[in-house]
Amino acid sequence: MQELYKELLEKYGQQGWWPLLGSAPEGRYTSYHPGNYSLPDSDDDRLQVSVGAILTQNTNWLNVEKALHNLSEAGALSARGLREMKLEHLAELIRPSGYYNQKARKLKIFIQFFAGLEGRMPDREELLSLWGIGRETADSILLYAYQKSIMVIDNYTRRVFKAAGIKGYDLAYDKLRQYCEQQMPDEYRIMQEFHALLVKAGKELNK
DNA sequence: AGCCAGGCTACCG
DNA sequence: CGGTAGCATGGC
Repeated sequence: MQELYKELLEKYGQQGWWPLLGSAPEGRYTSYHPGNYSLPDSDDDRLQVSVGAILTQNTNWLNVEKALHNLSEAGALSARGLREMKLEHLAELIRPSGYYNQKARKLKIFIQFFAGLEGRMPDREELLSLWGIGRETADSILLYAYQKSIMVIDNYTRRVFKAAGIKGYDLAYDKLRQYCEQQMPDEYRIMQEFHALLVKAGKELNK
């Protein structure tokens, strides 16, 4: 598995996940920051990553960018702004990301939880207890918003593992996650890069 | 012009 | 436990 990581890194280079709003290169709302593992470095940016993780559930990132942009313009990408936004208005803003009624509800539930954290890192079980936060979303939040070394398993992960001949690609989520964490160094920078590379590679693989 | 996207919940057997 | 319908938009 470390071999696969090295190959992907050589082939594609550092990915600079998780994308954040701001100083967008041509035509995009979010930008990447390859080689900079110190982000996010503010509470609002941790919130932004978490919101993005919820919005991207089974959804193309380009659609998520539009929704994030709308939220930002409406001042709803801060804990306070998001909390004060009416549910119906929120749903309208995130419409481009699809499943907007469900996701608006998920964001409302999440923001209440987030405010209660007062800056500390949530634990996995807390996240999983929230309606709308499943395993992949919880792990994405922990890995990319809080720099916790944990493997995120998604469809691309399984797809690339399968193509690379890595046994266990079809294990249950937590089994595969633990297997990966056991194979890889316990280092959030590598976990972030590996997952981002798997997505990159997975996109070039036909289903 | 379909097919698909950085899933989750509810419910079934 | 594993399997599946429903949720919804926009890009390609």
